[in-house]
Amino acid sequence: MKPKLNGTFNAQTFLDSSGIARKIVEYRRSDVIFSQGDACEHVLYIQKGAVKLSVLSKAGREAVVAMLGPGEFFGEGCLAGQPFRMGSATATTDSTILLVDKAQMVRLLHKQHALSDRFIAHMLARNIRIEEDLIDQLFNSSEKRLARTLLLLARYGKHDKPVRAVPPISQETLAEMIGTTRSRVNFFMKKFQRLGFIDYKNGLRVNNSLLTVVLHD
Amino acid sequence: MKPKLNGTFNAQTFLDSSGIARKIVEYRRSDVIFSQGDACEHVLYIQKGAVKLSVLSKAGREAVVAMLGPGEFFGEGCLAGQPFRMGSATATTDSTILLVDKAQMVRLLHKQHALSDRFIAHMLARNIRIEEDLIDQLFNSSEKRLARTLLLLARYGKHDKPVRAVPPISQETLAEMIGTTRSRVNFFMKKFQRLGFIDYKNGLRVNNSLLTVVLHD
DNA sequence: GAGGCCGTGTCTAATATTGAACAGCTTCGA
DNA sequence: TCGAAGCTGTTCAATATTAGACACGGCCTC
Repeated sequence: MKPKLNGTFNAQTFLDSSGIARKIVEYRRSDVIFSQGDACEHVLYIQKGAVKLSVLSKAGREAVVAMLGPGEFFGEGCLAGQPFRMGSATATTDSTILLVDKAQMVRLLHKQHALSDRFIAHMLARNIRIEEDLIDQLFNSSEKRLARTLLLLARYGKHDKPVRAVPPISQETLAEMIGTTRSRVNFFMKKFQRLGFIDYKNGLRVNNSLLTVVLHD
Repeated sequence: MKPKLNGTFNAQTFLDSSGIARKIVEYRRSDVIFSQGDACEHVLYIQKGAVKLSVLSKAGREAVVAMLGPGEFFGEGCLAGQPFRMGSATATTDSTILLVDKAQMVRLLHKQHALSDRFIAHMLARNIRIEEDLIDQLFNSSEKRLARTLLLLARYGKHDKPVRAVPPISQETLAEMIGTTRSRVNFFMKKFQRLGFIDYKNGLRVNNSLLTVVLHD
């Protein structure tokens, strides 16, 4: 059997086969899963739903670090020895979350090849994504960052329809994702609207032509 | 024996014990190790020296994504299926770099617990660092980002001397690390100098008091 | 149907940041 | 020893961005 670092994987697999202590918790939309400053005791896994990871600055501003979906881990920081949560996790839709005890997780990662392969794949993917976000911040104006974020939200590249529907998201949240102010987001949303790149009367739709904003030198 | 995800680890260990195909290469200061766009064929490991990871924008601007030291992996993107290098790696001092063939690395990660534990620890650490960089970008002004970067360069927290010497680094490179222009960096460097937070006549020294810039408000 | 809450549209005066120029200094190699 | 290259100091006008304010409309609950 050839080892693989990516490919499909069912969380149930490693859990059922190992008699591991596990907890499955259901959350409703906008429930807080953990808060910045909480003790780090579990690694979490999204079975169903969607989760927003955010951080609060000393000044009280919020920044959104990631939006995650089914099959993704979060809260892995504790494996690296972080005693407290560095940010908060919130369910953005009704979600089913799996909690794995930290020490348990370390043992499993050491013993279960399937799990450690899968976990490494997850870390690699997350790394690449965060690095892209960082590069985006380093290079691009808030206008391009907004365009890129909208395209990603519309799962650019996953379908080939030219126009994609985006799950509801406020301008405030968009501002927190790209690190700017709501007035700036509003300014560009209107501009994109005017140019026909997006349409956000009755739900947000993103047109492929928005790509020109990101790509244009 | 208890599994560990962090702690010391010698790259030689897993290499010698596995008859793996390996290549050890010496680089001189400012040699290019790989370039953006190259084929992704190896995972690299720093035995000795220091490496800068950078990315070139379409507009020709450069951004520095990370500065790495001994014991760190880089170029792991290929494990996640990236066919080409997304950025470039440059030796910033004379360095000894270990090249491990990609397929070989996948096999090893699957079979060698010591290596996969170590690799996961590396990915967790890198993830945390990049996430912190991203949060820094989202929250802070370039003044605070510069202050934080200088403190990190001076290995803040590793020693307890109040004043630390920093390896030589140009204002240009600093600008590329925090995503701003050289004139901005120069402006703040002078300000920090004037306020006694740093001293960069004859090599750069960073005073702990620079922390006040990061922490204030 | 009266509030309250939430999200959007709009505006403005401060600020922060860019981009580009030019001069002086040091280092380094031929 | 000369010149080139690289780094820093300095300036400035043009832009981009912020941080607040206020109005408006929809939606929900009581």
